[in-house]
Amino acid sequence: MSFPETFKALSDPVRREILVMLKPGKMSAGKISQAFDMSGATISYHLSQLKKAGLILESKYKNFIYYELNTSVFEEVMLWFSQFGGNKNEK
Amino acid sequence: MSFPETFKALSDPVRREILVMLKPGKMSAGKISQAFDMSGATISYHLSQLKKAGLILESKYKNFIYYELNTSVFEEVMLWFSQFGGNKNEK
DNA sequence: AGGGTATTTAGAAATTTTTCTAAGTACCCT
DNA sequence: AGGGTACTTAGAAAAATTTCTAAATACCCT
Repeated sequence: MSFPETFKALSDPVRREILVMLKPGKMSAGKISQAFDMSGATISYHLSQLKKAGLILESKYKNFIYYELNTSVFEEVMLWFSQFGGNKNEK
Repeated sequence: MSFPETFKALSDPVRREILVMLKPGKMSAGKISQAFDMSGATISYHLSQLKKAGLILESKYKNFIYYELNTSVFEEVMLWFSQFGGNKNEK
Protein backbone atom coordinates (compact mmCIF):
# COMPACT_ATOMS: atom_id res chain seq x y z
CA MET A 1 0.00 0.00 0.00
CA SER A 2 2.82 2.40 0.89
CA PHE A 3 5.13 3.88 -1.66
CA PRO A 4 8.34 2.26 -0.43
CA GLU A 5 6.62 -1.12 -0.43
CA THR A 6 5.51 -0.65 -4.00
CA PHE A 7 9.02 0.12 -5.19
CA LYS A 8 10.44 -2.80 -3.26
CA ALA A 9 7.87 -5.05 -4.88
CA LEU A 10 8.86 -3.82 -8.33
CA SER A 11 12.55 -4.41 -7.70
CA ASP A 12 12.41 -8.17 -8.14
CA PRO A 13 12.63 -9.64 -11.67
CA VAL A 14 10.30 -12.54 -10.84
CA ARG A 15 7.64 -10.18 -9.59
CA ARG A 16 7.95 -7.95 -12.63
CA GLU A 17 7.57 -10.99 -14.84
CA ILE A 18 4.43 -11.97 -12.95
CA LEU A 19 3.00 -8.52 -13.58
CA VAL A 20 3.66 -8.83 -17.29
CA MET A 21 2.01 -12.25 -17.32
CA LEU A 22 -1.09 -10.74 -15.77
CA LYS A 23 -1.51 -8.11 -18.47
CA PRO A 24 -4.02 -10.18 -20.49
CA GLY A 25 -6.14 -10.80 -17.40
CA LYS A 26 -6.73 -12.92 -14.30
CA MET A 27 -4.59 -15.99 -13.74
CA SER A 28 -4.52 -18.58 -10.96
CA ALA A 29 -1.58 -18.93 -8.59
CA GLY A 30 -0.89 -22.41 -9.91
CA LYS A 31 -0.82 -21.31 -13.54
CA ILE A 32 1.54 -18.46 -12.68
CA SER A 33 3.72 -20.86 -10.76
CA GLN A 34 4.11 -23.12 -13.79
CA ALA A 35 6.00 -20.41 -15.64
CA PHE A 36 8.81 -20.44 -13.10
CA ASP A 37 11.41 -22.93 -12.06
CA MET A 38 10.69 -22.38 -8.38
CA SER A 39 8.57 -23.94 -5.68
CA GLY A 40 4.93 -22.95 -5.43
CA ALA A 41 5.67 -21.59 -1.98
CA THR A 42 8.18 -19.16 -3.40
CA ILE A 43 5.74 -17.88 -6.00
CA SER A 44 3.13 -17.60 -3.28
CA TYR A 45 5.56 -15.41 -1.38
CA HIS A 46 6.09 -13.16 -4.40
CA LEU A 47 2.36 -12.90 -4.96
CA SER A 48 1.91 -11.86 -1.36
CA GLN A 49 4.50 -9.11 -1.83
CA LEU A 50 2.75 -7.85 -4.93
CA LYS A 51 -0.57 -7.93 -3.13
CA LYS A 52 0.86 -6.09 -0.12
CA ALA A 53 2.17 -3.46 -2.50
CA GLY A 54 -1.28 -3.06 -3.98
CA LEU A 55 -0.07 -4.00 -7.45
CA ILE A 56 -2.36 -7.00 -7.76
CA LEU A 57 -5.77 -8.05 -6.47
CA GLU A 58 -6.91 -11.53 -5.58
CA SER A 59 -10.23 -13.32 -5.92
CA LYS A 60 -11.34 -16.88 -5.26
CA TYR A 61 -13.37 -19.21 -7.37
CA LYS A 62 -13.82 -22.89 -6.58
CA ASN A 63 -10.49 -24.31 -5.63
CA PHE A 64 -8.47 -21.53 -7.21
CA ILE A 65 -7.11 -18.15 -6.28
CA TYR A 66 -6.95 -15.74 -9.17
CA TYR A 67 -4.72 -12.73 -9.39
CA GLU A 68 -5.07 -9.68 -11.59
CA LEU A 69 -3.36 -6.33 -12.03
CA ASN A 70 -4.49 -3.35 -10.03
CA THR A 71 -3.80 -0.65 -12.58
CA SER A 72 -4.59 2.28 -10.30
CA VAL A 73 -1.42 1.72 -8.31
CA PHE A 74 0.65 1.73 -11.48
CA GLU A 75 -0.68 5.20 -12.13
CA GLU A 76 0.58 6.39 -8.76
CA VAL A 77 4.06 5.15 -9.54
CA MET A 78 3.95 6.75 -12.97
CA LEU A 79 3.06 10.00 -11.25
CA TRP A 80 6.16 9.75 -9.09
CA PHE A 81 8.28 9.27 -12.19
CA SER A 82 6.73 12.17 -14.02
CA GLN A 83 8.35 14.59 -11.54
CA PHE A 84 11.62 13.84 -13.32
CA GLY A 85 10.27 14.97 -16.64
CA GLY A 86 10.67 11.53 -18.09
CA ASN A 87 7.12 11.54 -19.40
CA LYS A 88 7.32 12.39 -23.08
CA ASN A 89 3.55 12.61 -23.33
CA GLU A 90 3.34 15.34 -20.78
CA LYS A 91 1.86 18.62 -21.94
CA MET B 1 22.71 0.07 -17.23
CA SER B 2 20.49 -3.01 -17.29
CA PHE B 3 16.82 -2.94 -16.50
CA PRO B 4 16.96 -5.09 -13.38
CA GLU B 5 19.73 -2.91 -11.99
CA THR B 6 17.68 0.20 -12.55
CA PHE B 7 14.71 -1.18 -10.65
CA LYS B 8 16.93 -2.37 -7.83
CA ALA B 9 18.42 1.10 -7.60
CA LEU B 10 14.98 2.67 -7.37
CA SER B 11 13.88 0.32 -4.61
CA ASP B 12 15.80 2.07 -1.86
CA PRO B 13 14.23 5.12 -0.12
CA VAL B 14 17.57 6.85 0.38
CA ARG B 15 18.37 6.56 -3.30
CA ARG B 16 14.97 7.86 -4.32
CA GLU B 17 15.46 10.81 -2.00
CA ILE B 18 18.82 11.52 -3.61
CA LEU B 19 17.16 11.56 -7.02
CA VAL B 20 14.58 14.06 -5.82
CA MET B 21 17.36 16.24 -4.37
CA LEU B 22 19.05 16.29 -7.75
CA LYS B 23 16.00 17.60 -9.59
CA PRO B 24 17.13 21.25 -9.42
CA GLY B 25 20.57 20.35 -10.78
CA LYS B 26 24.07 19.12 -10.06
CA MET B 27 25.12 18.61 -6.46
CA SER B 28 28.38 17.42 -4.90
CA ALA B 29 28.65 14.13 -3.04
CA GLY B 30 29.42 15.95 0.18
CA LYS B 31 26.41 18.22 -0.09
CA ILE B 32 24.14 15.27 -0.76
CA SER B 33 25.67 13.47 2.19
CA GLN B 34 24.79 16.32 4.55
CA ALA B 35 21.10 15.67 4.04
CA PHE B 36 21.34 12.21 5.56
CA ASP B 37 22.14 10.87 8.97
CA MET B 38 24.60 8.36 7.55
CA SER B 39 28.29 8.11 6.93
CA GLY B 40 29.71 9.59 3.76
CA ALA B 41 30.83 6.12 2.77
CA THR B 42 27.26 4.90 2.84
CA ILE B 43 26.06 7.74 0.65
CA SER B 44 28.96 7.07 -1.66
CA TYR B 45 27.75 3.50 -1.95
CA HIS B 46 24.25 4.64 -2.83
CA LEU B 47 25.59 7.06 -5.41
CA SER B 48 27.56 4.26 -6.99
CA GLN B 49 24.40 2.16 -7.24
CA LEU B 50 22.52 5.00 -8.90
CA LYS B 51 25.41 5.55 -11.27
CA LYS B 52 25.61 1.86 -12.13
CA ALA B 53 21.90 1.95 -12.87
CA GLY B 54 22.44 4.85 -15.22
CA LEU B 55 20.11 7.09 -13.24
CA ILE B 56 22.77 9.68 -12.48
CA LEU B 57 25.91 11.00 -14.14
CA GLU B 58 29.04 12.23 -12.45
CA SER B 59 31.49 14.97 -13.28
CA LYS B 60 34.50 16.36 -11.46
CA TYR B 61 35.49 19.94 -10.79
CA LYS B 62 38.31 20.89 -8.48
CA ASN B 63 38.10 18.81 -5.37
CA PHE B 64 34.46 17.86 -5.86
CA ILE B 65 32.45 15.22 -7.59
CA TYR B 66 29.14 16.43 -8.85
CA TYR B 67 26.16 14.26 -9.58
CA GLU B 68 23.16 15.02 -11.75
CA LEU B 69 20.10 13.20 -13.04
CA ASN B 70 20.27 11.27 -16.27
CA THR B 71 16.72 11.82 -17.45
CA SER B 72 16.94 9.54 -20.46
CA VAL B 73 16.97 6.46 -18.24
CA PHE B 74 13.86 7.64 -16.45
CA GLU B 75 12.15 7.66 -19.80
CA GLU B 76 13.03 4.02 -20.33
CA VAL B 77 11.49 3.07 -17.02
CA MET B 78 8.37 5.08 -17.82
CA LEU B 79 8.13 3.14 -21.03
CA TRP B 80 8.15 -0.12 -19.12
CA PHE B 81 5.31 1.15 -16.95
CA SER B 82 3.26 2.36 -19.85
CA GLN B 83 2.71 -1.26 -20.94
CA PHE B 84 0.33 -1.53 -18.00
CA GLY B 85 -1.79 1.29 -19.26
CA GLY B 86 -0.99 3.35 -16.23
CA ASN B 87 -0.05 6.33 -18.36
CA LYS B 88 -2.97 8.73 -18.33
CA ASN B 89 -1.34 10.91 -20.94
CA GLU B 90 -1.12 8.13 -23.44
CA LYS B 91 -2.89 8.74 -26.74
C1' DA C 1 56.38 19.25 -1.89
C1' DG C 2 53.07 18.53 1.51
C1' DG C 3 49.04 19.46 4.49
C1' DG C 4 44.18 19.65 3.93
C1' DT C 5 39.66 18.52 2.03
C1' DA C 6 36.43 15.53 -0.67
C1' DT C 7 35.29 11.29 -1.81
C1' DT C 8 35.83 6.33 -2.59
C1' DT C 9 37.30 1.58 -1.50
C1' DA C 10 37.89 -2.44 1.57
C1' DG C 11 36.38 -5.45 4.83
C1' DA C 12 33.31 -6.80 8.17
C1' DA C 13 28.88 -6.71 10.89
C1' DA C 14 23.96 -6.25 10.80
C1' DT C 15 19.79 -6.56 8.42
C1' DT C 16 16.76 -7.86 4.87
C1' DT C 17 15.35 -10.70 1.13
C1' DT C 18 14.80 -14.84 -1.34
C1' DT C 19 14.26 -19.52 -1.44
C1' DC C 20 13.38 -24.18 0.11
C1' DT C 21 10.92 -28.19 2.47
C1' DA C 22 7.42 -29.61 5.33
C1' DA C 23 3.23 -28.93 7.29
C1' DG C 24 -1.23 -26.59 7.45
C1' DT C 25 -5.70 -24.73 5.59
C1' DA C 26 -9.45 -24.57 2.59
C1' DC C 27 -12.28 -25.89 -0.63
C1' DC C 28 -13.98 -29.16 -4.30
C1' DC C 29 -16.42 -33.26 -5.52
C1' DT C 30 -18.08 -38.01 -5.31
C1' DA D 1 -17.40 -37.84 5.21
C1' DG D 2 -13.11 -38.02 3.24
C1' DG D 3 -9.63 -38.16 -0.50
C1' DG D 4 -7.74 -34.95 -3.62
C1' DT D 5 -6.18 -30.54 -5.41
C1' DA D 6 -4.70 -25.64 -4.85
C1' DC D 7 -2.53 -22.73 -2.32
C1' DT D 8 -0.47 -20.59 1.90
C1' DT D 9 2.14 -20.44 6.24
C1' DA D 10 6.09 -21.56 9.20
C1' DG D 11 10.67 -22.02 10.02
C1' DA D 12 15.14 -22.26 8.60
C1' DA D 13 19.10 -21.85 5.21
C1' DA D 14 21.26 -19.21 1.69
C1' DA D 15 22.10 -15.05 -0.62
C1' DA D 16 22.00 -10.19 -1.21
C1' DT D 17 21.87 -5.55 0.63
C1' DT D 18 22.87 -1.89 3.72
C1' DT D 19 25.69 0.16 6.89
C1' DC D 20 29.78 1.15 9.53
C1' DT D 21 34.85 2.28 10.54
C1' DA D 22 39.30 2.64 8.87
C1' DA D 23 42.27 3.18 5.25
C1' DA D 24 43.24 4.65 0.54
C1' DT D 25 43.06 7.88 -3.41
C1' DA D 26 42.90 12.11 -5.60
C1' DC D 27 43.03 16.55 -6.14
C1' DC D 28 43.45 21.47 -4.36
C1' DC D 29 46.28 25.20 -2.84
C1' DT D 30 50.10 27.59 -0.57
